[in-house]
Amino acid sequence: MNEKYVQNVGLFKALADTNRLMIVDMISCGELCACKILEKFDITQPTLSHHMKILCDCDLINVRKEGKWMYYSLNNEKVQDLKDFLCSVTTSTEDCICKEGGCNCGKE
Amino acid sequence: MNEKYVQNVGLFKALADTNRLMIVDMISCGELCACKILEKFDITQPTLSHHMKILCDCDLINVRKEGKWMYYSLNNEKVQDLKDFLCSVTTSTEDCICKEGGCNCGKE
DNA sequence: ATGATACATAGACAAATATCTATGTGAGGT
DNA sequence: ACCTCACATAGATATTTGTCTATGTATCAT
Repeated sequence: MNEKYVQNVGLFKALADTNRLMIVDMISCGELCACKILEKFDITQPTLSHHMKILCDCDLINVRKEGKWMYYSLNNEKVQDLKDFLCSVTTSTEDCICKEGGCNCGKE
Repeated sequence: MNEKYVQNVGLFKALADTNRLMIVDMISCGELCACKILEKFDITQPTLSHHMKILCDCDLINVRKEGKWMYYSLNNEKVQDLKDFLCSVTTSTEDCICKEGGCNCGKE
């Protein structure tokens, strides 16, 4: 029943870091290779690689290999999924867990 | 320059936990007191208190004290702020950091 | 073949986080 | 006054996370 939370929490975890937020913001303007992203940060290359893996693993960004370079771009479908999920979590819904198990979902 | 990321990352951190996602979902249906929320989880009362503090500290939820009870509700203005920020981060913008410092923001 | 470049992986480590038990606090009821 | 209930705070601990250095792996140029 709480599968949807487990499935989507990874997206929030991915964005719960200042560096990764900045990376997503940069990529949202267009495809970028890792070395171009790295120029903007005071982190080492392995650290950036680690952040990119987190963003890729939750499918928030796409990767494309071209020669020596890895090009990253935003996965807009996944972004929309995240927005939809955020809306569902922040608006009153019929299938909310607060309706389960005889809870009256309010003051008694 | 990266202040907006630092300011807003707390909201994503707050939602980067399955239990807190569920709590927000429950509260989005209406105001709830802590004991009603606790019924739905397999965590101890201090753990719930810890989660509620995180959600309050980033201003995502409101608190109201009534007698012995603490009533929590969603701060819809902050939710909208989060949605707006998410949109700004995931769409191409003129003031994006990728435009700074002579970066051509693309392949060369 | 050799070397350089772009990136990933492995392992270490410090900091942050989620959880617990124990205890404190404040409000009501008797 | 005393007890109970609802919640917060303190401190301990195990896990997760962000970062680093060191090293591996492709790909390209010479």
